[in-house]
Amino acid sequence: MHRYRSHTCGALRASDIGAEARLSGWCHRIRDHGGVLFIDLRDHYGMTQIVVDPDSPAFRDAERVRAEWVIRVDGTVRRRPAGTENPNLPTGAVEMFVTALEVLGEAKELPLQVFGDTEFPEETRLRYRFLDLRRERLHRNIMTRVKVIESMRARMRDAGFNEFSTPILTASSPEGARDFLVPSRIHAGKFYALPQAPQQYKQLLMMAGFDRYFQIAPCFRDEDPRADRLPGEFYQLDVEMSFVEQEDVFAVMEPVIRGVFEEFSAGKPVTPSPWPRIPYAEAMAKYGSDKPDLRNPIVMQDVSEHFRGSGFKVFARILEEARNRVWAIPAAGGGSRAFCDRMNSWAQGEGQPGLGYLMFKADGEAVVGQGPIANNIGPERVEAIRAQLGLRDGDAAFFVAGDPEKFVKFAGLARLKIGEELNLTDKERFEFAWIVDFPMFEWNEDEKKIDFSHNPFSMPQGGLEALASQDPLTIKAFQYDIACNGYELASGGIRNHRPEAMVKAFEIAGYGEESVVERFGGMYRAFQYGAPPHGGMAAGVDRIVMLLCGEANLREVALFPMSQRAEDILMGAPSEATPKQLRELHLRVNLPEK
RNA sequence: GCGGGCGUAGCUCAGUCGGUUAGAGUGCCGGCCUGUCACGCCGGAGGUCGCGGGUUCGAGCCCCGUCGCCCGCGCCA
Repeated sequence: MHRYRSHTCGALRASDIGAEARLSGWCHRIRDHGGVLFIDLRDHYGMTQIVVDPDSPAFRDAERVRAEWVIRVDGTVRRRPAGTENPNLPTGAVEMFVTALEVLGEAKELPLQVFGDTEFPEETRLRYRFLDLRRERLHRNIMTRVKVIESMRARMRDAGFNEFSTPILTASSPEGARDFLVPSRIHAGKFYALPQAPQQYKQLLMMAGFDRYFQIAPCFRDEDPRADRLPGEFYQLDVEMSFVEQEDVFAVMEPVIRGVFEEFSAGKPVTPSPWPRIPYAEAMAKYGSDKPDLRNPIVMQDVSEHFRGSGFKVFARILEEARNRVWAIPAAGGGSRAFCDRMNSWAQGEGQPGLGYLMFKADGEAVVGQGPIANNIGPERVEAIRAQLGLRDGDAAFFVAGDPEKFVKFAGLARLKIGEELNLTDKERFEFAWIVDFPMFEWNEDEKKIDFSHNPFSMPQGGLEALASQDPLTIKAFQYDIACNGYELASGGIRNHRPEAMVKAFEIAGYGEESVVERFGGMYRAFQYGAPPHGGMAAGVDRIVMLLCGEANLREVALFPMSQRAEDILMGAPSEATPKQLRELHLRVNLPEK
């Protein structure tokens, strides 16, 4: 017989009754009745109830064991007495009567219980991550992650893609997030950087003629985390392909992402293909976000004209400024004083002056407006707004006014809040859309200059000609995202493979050709020697798994995540370097004064 | 960097208006218990109330500072 086990703890069934078996695992739960003693023995595969009584030679040993000890037991598989079967366990028809028990690993008193679903503080969970990972929920999440990644790989391979590994030690890139730097021993004073993404490498693979690349790629960014942004490192399903236009990328990636979600969504509906294509400008106008949560049915509308020159002086005055607007957030079922007041004080809590509103009530045949704004603008304008928004008795509309660029973020937040509060948002589904036509450039108010708004390597729509002739701030890029339930799940673009266009684009953003050569020398050189048109995208693996596991925090789907302050509490990273290490790296530590 | 929340037994938490010896559940230890599966019953141990300072006759509670964890903002092409 095998030294440790003949079966796993999830294997035994009624068909094994009478067999001699050997199991190894953790003592999940122990119930000592004095005369008879039950241990739920757990491993990765499941749980089996083992029984010891005073007739067993193992009885004395069994009385010693405690929660989370690792033991090996030998015994006979037998049918549980009638009425004591456990239908909640796959092994619940049987139990093992133990004749020998060996302790393989004792456990101290636990800082974190494996059994049950008590909540534990994040710090304890991270310090004892190996215990937390034994717990059912995290263990299950991690296995879902493993399977999701397997499924992604299989789907990409089936679509004709090859997985390549790209370097982890690479050059610092000037654009984008802060890099993690690795000092060079051989080159005094010089540094490698960990890749924020394999962006340049995957484009180089296209120039190298490999055509269809993908990778479950580790990415490193030294930025502060959020619940949906892991500190330090995360994974992307990174994809690039040659001789393609935007639609070709969509045609490949939509089935992959949709397929993964359908496979792991546990029955929650997934947007069927084709997914909606929403231009960036439309997403901002309707949803106040470039990653709209489309489970929320609220669509905002511009109602500026109804307030222009009206008796509601606050808005009328705002609208005298040409770029200013008034947007309406329709709120079906929100037409109660209590709700509108609550939203108003919520808005104030968000640092806003307030949130104007109209309530609609039936008055005989007609539906009339109520509230301070209704009194100020008069029944005709109220009716025009009601008709435009299609609202009815018992509904409300909220208004945000000012420069859309400044209020759009708050408007989007208010839309989400209203949808949430009024229960309009159906949580039990995955709503996808492609967000397309991102602007190529944006105005940087602080530095009074034009910046790239997303990826500087994206192809501007209209190409070199548009760059040469058009107002840069009106140029769109072949740049797109996948939005799902309010998260940005993927981002990509058709790349700018024309060196002239690339130089021109950088020139608009204030960088000369020398600086392109200096910053992106390798890629710029590659563009000179026959660059194929190409494009691709990258999907956030961690976020996808988080959504599929129904979690609201990425740490619930990562094996050994770092804390908010980017520390690995379990391993003790980061840590100080020894003087010898520093010497070899030609470094001297210069700590900030305290 | 900024704002908010939290910090009391191994763990989850309660702790009144500032007042005597800081409690409960769970876990742990001991005893009893032959069909439990969140087993049950009895008993016991276990506390730098995050840390430092202050106010007060008296501080877990009030004030100031500080540290840690989390959430958000900035940041993240």
